[in-house]
Amino acid sequence: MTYINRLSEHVDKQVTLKGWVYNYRSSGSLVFIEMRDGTGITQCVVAKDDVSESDWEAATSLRQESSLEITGTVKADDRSIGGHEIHVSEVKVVQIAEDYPITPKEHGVEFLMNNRHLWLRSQRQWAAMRVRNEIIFAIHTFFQERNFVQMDSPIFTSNAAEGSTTLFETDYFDEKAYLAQTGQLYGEAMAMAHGLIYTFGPTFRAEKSKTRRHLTEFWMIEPEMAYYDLDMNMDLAEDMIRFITAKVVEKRKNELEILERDISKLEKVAENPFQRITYSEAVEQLKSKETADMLDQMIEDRKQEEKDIKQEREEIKKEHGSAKKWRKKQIDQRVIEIGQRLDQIEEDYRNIPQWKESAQNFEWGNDFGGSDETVLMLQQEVPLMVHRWPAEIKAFYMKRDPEDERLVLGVDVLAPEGYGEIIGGSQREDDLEFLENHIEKHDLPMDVFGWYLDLRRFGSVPHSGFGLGLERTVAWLCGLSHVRETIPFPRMMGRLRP
RNA sequence: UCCUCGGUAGCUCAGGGGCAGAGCAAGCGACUGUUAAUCGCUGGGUCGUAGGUUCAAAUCCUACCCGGGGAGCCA
Repeated sequence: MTYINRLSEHVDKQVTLKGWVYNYRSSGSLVFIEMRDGTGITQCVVAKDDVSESDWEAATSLRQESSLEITGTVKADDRSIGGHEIHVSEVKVVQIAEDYPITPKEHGVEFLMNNRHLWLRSQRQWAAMRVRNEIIFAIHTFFQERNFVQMDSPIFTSNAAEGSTTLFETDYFDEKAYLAQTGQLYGEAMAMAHGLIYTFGPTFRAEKSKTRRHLTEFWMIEPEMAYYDLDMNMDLAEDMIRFITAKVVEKRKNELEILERDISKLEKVAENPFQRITYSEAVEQLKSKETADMLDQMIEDRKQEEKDIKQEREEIKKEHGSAKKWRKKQIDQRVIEIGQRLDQIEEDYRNIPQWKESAQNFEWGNDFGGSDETVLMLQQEVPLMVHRWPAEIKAFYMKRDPEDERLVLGVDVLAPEGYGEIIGGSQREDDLEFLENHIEKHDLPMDVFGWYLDLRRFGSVPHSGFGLGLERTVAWLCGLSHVRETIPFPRMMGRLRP
């Protein structure tokens, strides 16, 4: 058996492929089978004269997603996807598929999500899962090469780590238990045993969020490092993101092309240092005249674009009456695209003034909203690291900035192109008394943090760590508009099946 | 929880008081180079659910259910 991604090693030789029918066309005494086998897609050509009568019957009985084995000769052919095609000599049907619901046509999100178990076979989904795998492998490679030890934190926990988010509650032998929203506190304990560790596992948030950036179950990577301060933490986060970006570009070009990802944007990330600004500098930037002018300019740009595409639409509509059938289809498609873009522009007209207002009136001490993040990232081509945040809006375990009591040594990493926060991290508070006071101040139950405070009783050291959201990273690197396409079976509000 | 848009054939959608429609998919047929193939024919409907207004409701009104996008929260 040969795999499709190895066909170039078998040109002009006979091979046997095992897989599924991705698409099917017939033309009298020719049958064209686009066959997929998990490694790729290739076109198989069955000519009536080249196969036995029973094989010809088998070939003409095929339907989308039928499973089959094909034997034939590999020919280099530029007309065919992948640059090769198979001239078939034998066709063996494994199973004739029933009516396959996902046709090579457009479908709505709800329908595709209901058929997620089948949707995973489609090209773009296939490519995204391969990139996800590459990212996972790159993360392990990055940490393992630096002598980090991978460790698993518990999924059942007795408390909310930060107290703020809503958690999934379960019954744990008549005791309340919660699905972990982070493994961080446990990671700190393990770092005190091994120095450098990282966790890689699922986390759960019961927030009723319905946005393109949220799942109720998602995978998080949380390194924790003894004797690391905030700067070392930021260096590590930056090195890691640039490393995985470089690996994905190097090893998954084909998949990125299927996803129509602009690879040059990823190359910039891999090659350039990230900008680091403090929270206070970010606030100044938001309130600046430059930002206001930039947003005004955006409105002007939208107006011009609106004029241009409306004119284009008028022109192609005129052409429609006398156009050939294929051109009519093309025009219909373009008209739909223009309509969607105009809707987006309408939304921008409503949003941009609000963004401007939010940015101009931003008050030091507040957390950034979604629009503030968007505005901050408008002119960024690589991730932006925002550090030294007001203590009020951050978790109790973050270490105070010795140079400014109002601040904690936390850092958020924002991805470009509107993907938002992909990393949140900090240097951790290592003083026992300070932590005890803050647990009290945050109204958190002291008894469940007893073991955590022990870490400050027995050889407390400066240490730092961060959490990377895997799905947001996959969405960003793949250029996907929604995290639901970055994980095989997304769990989100109202979605438990399949 | 709130704001906003939507639910019509298997799928994507049009129809917005007066006969339930199109394209694709499915079935049958034609075609020796197709690329979402093309061409001809055929079958296919609880117009999200319940109630109301009307001579007449997919269309108007009310409530509810489901979904998309967003706010809050965050990775």
